[in-house]
Amino acid sequence: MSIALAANGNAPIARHFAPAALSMVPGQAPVAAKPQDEDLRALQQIGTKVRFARNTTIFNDGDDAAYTYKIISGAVRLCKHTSNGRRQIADFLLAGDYFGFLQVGTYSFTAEAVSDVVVMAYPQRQVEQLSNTMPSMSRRLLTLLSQTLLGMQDHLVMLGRQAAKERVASFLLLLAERSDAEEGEAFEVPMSRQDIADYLGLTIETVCRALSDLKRSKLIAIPNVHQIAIKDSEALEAAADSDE
Amino acid sequence: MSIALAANGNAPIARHFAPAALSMVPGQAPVAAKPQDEDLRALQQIGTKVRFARNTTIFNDGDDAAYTYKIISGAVRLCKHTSNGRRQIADFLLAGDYFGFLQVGTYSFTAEAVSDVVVMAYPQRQVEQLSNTMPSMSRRLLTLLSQTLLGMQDHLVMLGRQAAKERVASFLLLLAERSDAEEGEAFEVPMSRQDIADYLGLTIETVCRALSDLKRSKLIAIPNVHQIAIKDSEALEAAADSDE
DNA sequence: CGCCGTGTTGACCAGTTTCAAGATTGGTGG
DNA sequence: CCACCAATCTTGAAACTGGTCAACACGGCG
Repeated sequence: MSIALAANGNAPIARHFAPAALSMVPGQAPVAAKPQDEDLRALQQIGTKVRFARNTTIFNDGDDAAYTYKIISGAVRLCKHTSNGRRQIADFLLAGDYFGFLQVGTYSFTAEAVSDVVVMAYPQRQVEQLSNTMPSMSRRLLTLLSQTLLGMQDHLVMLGRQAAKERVASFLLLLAERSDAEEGEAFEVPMSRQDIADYLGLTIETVCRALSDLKRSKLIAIPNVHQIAIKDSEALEAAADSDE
Repeated sequence: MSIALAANGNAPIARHFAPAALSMVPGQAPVAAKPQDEDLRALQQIGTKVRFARNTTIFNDGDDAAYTYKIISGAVRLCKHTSNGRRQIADFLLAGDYFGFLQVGTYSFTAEAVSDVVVMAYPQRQVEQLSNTMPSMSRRLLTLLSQTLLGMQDHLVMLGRQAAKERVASFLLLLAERSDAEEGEAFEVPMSRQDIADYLGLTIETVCRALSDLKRSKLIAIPNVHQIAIKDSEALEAAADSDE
């Protein structure tokens, strides 16, 4: 099990919110069960399907890390709650994403259902077992973790060095890429404005205003609160990273 | 090699800037070469000592990830540089810290010497080799990576949800803990004000003002630019996380 | 139909940045 | 050893971004 480098054996994985899809990359040839997928099928065996209602807690920061999860449908947020009641969302996970893996002892963040959610829960003990016996599995976990790191670094830059409008624009681009929606095609925005604000380190009002601005300048369309379409990705990318 | 959970075999490691010390925890019994240290001695074998002058680049974002590094002396910063010339420092590393490990293919950030630095460079290939044959090594790497994740989450909260003065106070507490300086005892601050600003997502002036404020209210003393002493850690902790 | 949670907009205010001017520090050469 | 220079740090004042407070709109749902 390659711990370090090694030219990322598998197909390049698009950068999502942190934990990249461990599952097969969507849009890939649908030939079932390639050799390197045996680990995924093994995982499949040990999982249990569980559902969580919107806004319920899946696990808490500090809980004993008993399971690794994979999202079947719905969306999840990973939050840090501070002593004085502030909240920072570290990541949003969508269908196909894994979370709670590789936690040493206890979870270091709270996981909550953004919408009604169906997940597979894999007992940590058995995931560990698998990774011990299957090089492909441990390699996958490492790659996954690396992707998480990459995503968090980008998130840091967003929070540390981008203006409000830039953050919102970047966020929309991430979501759009993630939903592989075409330019002009609306994609789902399952999280509330408050969730977005807490992900971007802003207030809900600032998020609203930024969205209104982008709409007013015809870069996006907002058919309804939980759906957005990018009308001019060129210009939106510029807005996400304005040179001045 | 336990990939996931497993009650963190070793002594609890204080939370530093991200990559926690992989080396022996300072303050632990100095009995040489315990069984679980064989991996460290193995690492020792394959390393080369290298020095970098202040403000020189150790490796660049996007470079082929050829080495894992351990700092012998000095300090290092890990930076993301954005297209429009902004800079965000993701982490500071001090003596004993490792960096550049577990990078998949290429480095995802730039590493620069904050001060004159001496590092051990371990060829990635051989680290991988070691982790393949030594369970204790791969466990160590995983723990290290987990600590990095924890540190980044705290960093996210700082950037997303703390006011300028709180960030500076938190930063000083991190540094102080890291240097295990007693209350009132001055510790080294090897990085420039600009570096601190880029770590905290602030401007250099704001960092200066926050420091001046803290000094004026007698929470800290600043014997000189690269040394600070905490005079009232109680109050400083309050300032780092004010309830209002 | 009216209520409640959520989203949007406006007016005002506070915290941070920006711009600009000194103050310190460290290094170099006389 | 001292004077000078450059780099870094500190402080002040003004401008601006984003936050706060408050009112209103919208969209389910009982």
